[in-house]
Amino acid sequence: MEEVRRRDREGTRQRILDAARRLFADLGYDHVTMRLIAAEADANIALINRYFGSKRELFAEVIAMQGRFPGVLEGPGEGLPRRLAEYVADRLRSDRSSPVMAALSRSSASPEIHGIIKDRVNSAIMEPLAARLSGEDARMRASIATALITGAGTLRQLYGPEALDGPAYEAVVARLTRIFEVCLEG
Amino acid sequence: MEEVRRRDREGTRQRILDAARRLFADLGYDHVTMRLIAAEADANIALINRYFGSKRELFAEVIAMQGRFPGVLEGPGEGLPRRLAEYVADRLRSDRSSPVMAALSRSSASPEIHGIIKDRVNSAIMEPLAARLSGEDARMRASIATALITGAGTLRQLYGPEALDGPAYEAVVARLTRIFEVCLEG
DNA sequence: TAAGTTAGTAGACGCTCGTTTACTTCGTCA
DNA sequence: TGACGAAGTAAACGAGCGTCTACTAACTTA
Repeated sequence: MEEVRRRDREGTRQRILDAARRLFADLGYDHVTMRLIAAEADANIALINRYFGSKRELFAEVIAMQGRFPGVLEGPGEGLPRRLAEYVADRLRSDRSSPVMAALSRSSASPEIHGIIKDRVNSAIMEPLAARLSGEDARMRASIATALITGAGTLRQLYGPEALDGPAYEAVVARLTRIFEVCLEG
Repeated sequence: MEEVRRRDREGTRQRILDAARRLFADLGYDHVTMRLIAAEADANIALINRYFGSKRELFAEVIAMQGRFPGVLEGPGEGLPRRLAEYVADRLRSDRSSPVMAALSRSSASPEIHGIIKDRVNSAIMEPLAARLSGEDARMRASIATALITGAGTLRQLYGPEALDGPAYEAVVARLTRIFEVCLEG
C-alpha cells in the first residue's frame, strides 16, 4: 500500500512554505520546530534547509509573502479608519485572515528574528501608514495605530476567537472606527 | 579574596525572585533559562527548583506579584483615560515601570504558561477595568483598551525606548488620553 | 540502455534545555 | 564537642533542538 512519492522540487518547496506559514502563524517562531514543519508538509526535514538554508531564512521568506494588510492601506483616505477597524475586528474573531501578521505578533519576543520582524512591520505598516497621514507627529499616530493592531493579535491569542463574542460585529467595528479616527487625525 | 557565602534561605529565595522578575520582563518566558536566572541571582541552579518547584511555578510567582498597574485603576473615574494614557506612554519610553506587564506581553505565545497569563490579565486588567465602565459592551471596550496597552508593550519591545522619541511626552499623553476616552465612554 | 544528475531519506552530531541526584559544608543545639 | 538538619554545590540525566553528512533511488540524457 506504500505510495511511491513522485519527485517534485517546486511542489515540495511549496508544501514546506505553506506548512511553515500556517505553523508560524499559529505557534510563533520559537514553538515551531523543523520536525513539525517537515511532518506538516509531509516532507523530509533535510529538505527544509536544502531549499531555504535555515529556519531563520524560511521564516524570513514566510514573512516576506504579502498578507492581506496592504489592501487596507490602499483606497481613499477618508475610509481608512473604517478599513483598519474592520481589519482589527476580523483578526479578533477569526484568525486565518492574516497569517503573516499573526506570525509577526506571535514571534516578536524572539531575538534571533528581531530584525526581520522590525523591518517587516516598518515597511508593511508603519511607513505606509505614516506616509498617508498629514499634520505633525504622523509617525507617532501611526505607531499608536500599530500598537492597537498588534495588541489585537495578542488579545486574540490569549482569549481565542471568542475574545469579543458578546457584542455584535457592527458595534465592535463602529467603536474601533471612532478610535482610529481619533488616533489618525492631524 | 574569596568571600565566604553566608547561608540565608530567605535572602537567596528573594535574589532568585528578583532576578527572575527582571529577566522575564526583559526576555519573556521562553528565552529565560534556569542557568541564566541562577547566574543573575548568584545562586545555584538547583536551589531554584528547591524553592519554587519548577520554572513554570517560579514564573507564576513572579506574575502574582502586584505591579504598578493596579494604581492606575484606582482613583476617580473621570481621570481614568488620562492615567491609562500616562501608563502607556511611560511603558513606551522607559520599560522598567511595570516588569510584570512586560513579562506578560513578552510571554503570551508560550503555551506552557497560557493559563497563568490569561488569569492574570483577567484579574488585574480586564475585569477591574470592565467593572469601572457603565453602559453596554463594557467588556468589549475594556478589551480594546487592553489590546492597546499590550500592543504598546510589543511596540516598545520592537523599537526600543525610542519608539516614540520624536514628539514631546505631553503630546503623546494627550493623544492617548483622547483615544482612551473614545474607547471607554458608554 | 548506461551514466549522470538530483530529489528524497535516515540517522547522527553537537548543543542546550529543565530537572534531579548525590554530595559537601555551614550553623545550631544537646 | 559531636551529631544532625538544612543551605549550597557539582555533575549528570534524558529529551529536544537546528543542522549536517552519507546514502538511496528516481528521472533525464546521451
